[in-house]
Amino acid sequence: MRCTIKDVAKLAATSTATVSLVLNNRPGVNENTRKRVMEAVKKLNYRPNQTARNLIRQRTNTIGLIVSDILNPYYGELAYNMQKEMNRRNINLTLGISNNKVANEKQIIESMIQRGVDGILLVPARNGEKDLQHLYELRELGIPFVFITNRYKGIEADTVMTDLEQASYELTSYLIKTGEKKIVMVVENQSLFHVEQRIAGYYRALKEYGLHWSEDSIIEVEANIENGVSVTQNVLLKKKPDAVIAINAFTAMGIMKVLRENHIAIPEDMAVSCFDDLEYASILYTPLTVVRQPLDQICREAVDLLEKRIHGEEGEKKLELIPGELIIRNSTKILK
Amino acid sequence: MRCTIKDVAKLAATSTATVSLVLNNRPGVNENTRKRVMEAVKKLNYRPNQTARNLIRQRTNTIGLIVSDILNPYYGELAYNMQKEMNRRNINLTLGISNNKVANEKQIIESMIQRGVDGILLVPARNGEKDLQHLYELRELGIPFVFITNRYKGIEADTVMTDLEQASYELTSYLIKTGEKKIVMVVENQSLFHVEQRIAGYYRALKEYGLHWSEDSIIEVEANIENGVSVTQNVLLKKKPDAVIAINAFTAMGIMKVLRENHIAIPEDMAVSCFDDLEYASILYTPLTVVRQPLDQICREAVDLLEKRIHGEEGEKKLELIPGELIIRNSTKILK
DNA sequence: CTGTTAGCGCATTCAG
DNA sequence: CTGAATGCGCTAACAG
Repeated sequence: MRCTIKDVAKLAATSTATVSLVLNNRPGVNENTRKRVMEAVKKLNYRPNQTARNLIRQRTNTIGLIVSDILNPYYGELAYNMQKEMNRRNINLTLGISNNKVANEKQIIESMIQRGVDGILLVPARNGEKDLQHLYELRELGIPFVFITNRYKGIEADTVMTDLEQASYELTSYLIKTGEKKIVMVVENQSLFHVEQRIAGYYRALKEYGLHWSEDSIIEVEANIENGVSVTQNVLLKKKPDAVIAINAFTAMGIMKVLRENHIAIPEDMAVSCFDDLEYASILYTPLTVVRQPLDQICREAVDLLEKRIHGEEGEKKLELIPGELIIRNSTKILK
Repeated sequence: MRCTIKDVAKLAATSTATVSLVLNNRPGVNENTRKRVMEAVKKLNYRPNQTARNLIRQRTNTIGLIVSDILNPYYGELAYNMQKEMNRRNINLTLGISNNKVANEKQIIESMIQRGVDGILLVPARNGEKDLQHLYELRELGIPFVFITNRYKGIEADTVMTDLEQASYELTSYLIKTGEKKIVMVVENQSLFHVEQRIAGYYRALKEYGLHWSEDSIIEVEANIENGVSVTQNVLLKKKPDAVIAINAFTAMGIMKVLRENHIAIPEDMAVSCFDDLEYASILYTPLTVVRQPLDQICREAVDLLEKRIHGEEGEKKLELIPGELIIRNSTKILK
C-alpha cells in the first residue's frame, strides 16, 4: 500500500480527481489522459486503498457469512457455494464461525457491524432462539440480513432454506410405500424451526397413509455421530422400528455403524435414511438414501435477496422454500 | 454506523480527542471525564468505525486465510482452528478459497492486499508451483505470509506443517513391523513438497528394513474418492500389494470401498492406511489407521509466527515441522 | 474535459 | 489533563 492516488496523479501530470475517474471507469475523461493515467498506474504498480474507498463510500462491498459449525462438511459446502456466488458478483466475503453459540454469534455480528459489512447471511446457532437482541440491532442500524438453511422463530426475517416439510413428507411417504410401518425419526431440539418442519412433513405423510404413531416415535438428541451410536444402542435396538429417518448424515452414520455391529440388516431389518447428502453418503458400506438440500440454489437465492435489500428494496420479509431432492440408495428398500 | 465520535464528544461535553483516548483505554484522562464519555457511548449506542480506524492506523488487525479446498473437511477443521486462534488474540479473520487454482489464489491475494490485511496464511494451491509472482509481490509490499500444511518449493518462505517425512517413516515402519512386505503408496503429483516428504519417509523406512521397492510402488493420482475407487480397480486389484498408504482419507475410503466389494479382507489380504484423521475415519466399516496432523498446534504456531513477522520481527525464514501422530485402528494388522 | 476543494470518521500531534 | 488542528487515501461536488 505504498503509493497513493497522488503519486499516480503526479506521474500522469493530472489531478487526483481525474485519476479517480479513470480508475472507476467513469466517462468524461479524455482518451489521452486516460492512457497516461493507466500507464502511470502500471508503472507505479498502484493499487487503490480499499479502506479509504470504503470510508468515503460508506459501503464496503462486503457481505458477512456466519456459519454455525464449519466442522460439518455440509457447511463447508455452503461456504464453498457462497464464495462462488460472491466471486460471480465481485463481492467480498468475510466468514464468521459461531460454533453454535449465540454469544459468539453476537460477537461476530458486532464485529461485522463495526467493520461495516453491507449485509449478513446467517446460519443461526442451535438453541439461540431466546436472545435476538443482536438481530434487532442490525435492523435498527439498517443492515440487512437473511437467514439461510434455518431461521429463528422469534423474528420475522428473510429466509432462504430447503422446504423441509415437503422433503420430509416425500421421504416418509417413500418409506411407507416401500412397506415400512413403524418409522422413527431421530432429531434435535424439537422447538427449532428446521426440526419442526421435518416433523410436520413426517406427520403429514403418516396421516395421509393412515399410519398410527405415538409421541415416542420422535427421538431427540444433539445431532452427531456419537449420539447416532448411543441412540441406537439405547433405543433403536430395543424399539426395533422398520425404518429410521435421521436428521443428518452424521447421525445416520452412527446409527448404521451400530446396526452393522449387531448384524441388523440394512434395509431388510431396518431401513436408514437422512437429510444432507455428504460426499461420503454414497460410498459408505451401505450407501445412504438422503434428502439433498440444494445448497447451490439456496446460496444463489439468498445472495440475490440480500443484495436487493442492500440496494434498498424494502417490502415484506420473505420465506423462500427451495425444494429438496430425494436420492434413493441402498439403505432403504426399493419401490416396486 | 449512524453516530460518530463527534456525537459522543458533544454529548459528553468534551472533544473528540479525549473520547478517542477513552475508547482506546489510554491513560491521561480524568476519571470524571472518562465516566462521562462512557455514559455517552452507552447512551448513543456508539460503535467505532473500523474503516476509519484502519485508514488512520494503516493497519486492519485482520489476517487473511487462504484455503485450497473447503469441501475437504480437513480444511474445515483448519478453518475452525484458525478462527479459534484468532478469537483468542482478537484478530479478524477473512477467508479466501482458492479451489486449488493459482489464478484464484492470485486474485484473492490481490483483493487482500487492497483491503489491507496485515498478513496472510496460505495453503498453497495444488500445482501452483510455476507462478509465484504474487508471493514476491507480497514480499515487496512488506506483507508477511506463512505457508500452512504445505509450501511451494520455489520460494523461501515461512512454513508451518506436519513433519510428513517422519510421520510417513513411522507409518511405513509400523506396517513393515506388522509383517507387510509389498507396500504401495497412492499419492498426488510427486513434485509437490508435501508429497515429496511423504515419499522420502516411506523410502527411508523401506531402506532401513532392507525391503526392496520399485518405481511403480508409488502411484500418482489426484486425491479424491473417485480416484481411490479407480486406482483400486485398475491397479491395486491386479498388483495385490500387502498394504496401501493413501495420501488422504478420501482416497483411502474409495480404496476400501472397492476392496470390500471384491471381498478382499482388510487388513488380512490388504492393509489400508492414510494421512488425515477425518471424524468418520473411526466409524467406517473398517476404522482407518491414520497419521493425524495436529491442526490445532499447526494453527497456533503459524499465527504466532505470522504475528511476529507482522510486528516487524525479521530473521531467516523458518520451516517449522510439527510431529504427526500415528493412530492405529483396524484397517491395519496389530503389532504383536 | 480537468483541477480545486471539502470531507468520510478517526487518531495523533502539540499547544494551552 | 484537554481541545483545536491536521491528515490517512480516496471520491464527489463544483468551478473553471
